[in-house]
Amino acid sequence: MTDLLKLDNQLCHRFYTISNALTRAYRPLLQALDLTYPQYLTLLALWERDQVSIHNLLRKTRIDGGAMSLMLKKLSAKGLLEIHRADNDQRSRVVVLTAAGRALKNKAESVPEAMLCHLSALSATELQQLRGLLDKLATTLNHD
Amino acid sequence: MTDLLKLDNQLCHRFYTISNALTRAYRPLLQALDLTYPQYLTLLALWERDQVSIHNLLRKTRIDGGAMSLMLKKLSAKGLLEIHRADNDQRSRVVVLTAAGRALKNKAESVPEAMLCHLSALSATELQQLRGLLDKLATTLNHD
DNA sequence: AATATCTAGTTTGCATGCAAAATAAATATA
DNA sequence: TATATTTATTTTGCATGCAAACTAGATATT
Repeated sequence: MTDLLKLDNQLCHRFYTISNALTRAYRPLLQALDLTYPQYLTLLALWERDQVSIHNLLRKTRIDGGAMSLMLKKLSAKGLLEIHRADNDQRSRVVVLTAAGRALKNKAESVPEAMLCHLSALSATELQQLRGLLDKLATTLNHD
Repeated sequence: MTDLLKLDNQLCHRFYTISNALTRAYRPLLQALDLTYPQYLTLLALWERDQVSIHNLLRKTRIDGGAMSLMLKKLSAKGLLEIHRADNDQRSRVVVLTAAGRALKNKAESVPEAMLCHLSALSATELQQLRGLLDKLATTLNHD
């Protein structure tokens, strides 16, 4: 039988390695926007749909709640967004982009393209295929 | 054209999500061994080949150097390994498992199996396919 | 041989990820 | 209605990941 404890046989180690490498690859690109990767994820979500509750932002981005809490304060301090109480539910808070936050989207347009070069090892078909497999895996995994 | 800034279109976000979910899934399993995931990775490498330099351990596991430095001290303090100077190169240090460190391998045998259930969304063929795509991606990405 | 350069590890500061505890507000239940 | 439970968010403590600065030993260059 194959040795399940062999590091090179571990699928999870590949995810660990690749995920870290991707975040590392983002860094220089996002530095131009003065954003970290999780901050970028949060803005992606907000550019797509503004005025979202923190709860929904967490569901969408899958960022850690504690980290998100601090991060939103920083983004707010930088003037990219504001945090308001929800009208209907006093526990819930709604995140709203400022004009500066919305404007940053333009500078971000180039980021996904620039990242594509790091994925050039795979053809368009393979990327498609990979995406399908990842999504399938995620459904089971993200159920927690 | 597809919106490249849409979160759901981001391959990198999938890696971020899945990688975190996998590490989270490991936690309860590794708790029985009193190990974190990076510590587990390090031991996997050592169970496979003992008496490795820290440098090679870093290359093999792709763990952060700073984190590894602290981690090895902890594992050493727990009596799982020892850190010696290399004979030929006084800068280099060699990591050697203790009897306790080697013995822990037995308890770890069940971990990979237990993790498989989290991957049950994919068939054996699909897992094979996924592994191929990840390896292909890693070659470009890990060149740094 | 003396100086410059490279290499292996460590340390430091900052930003998470994660779990658990703590708050506060909304719901459900008795 | 009073109490228990659930839900949204924050706070806290610990372990990394990452980059940059630092130390010490090994190599290369002049």
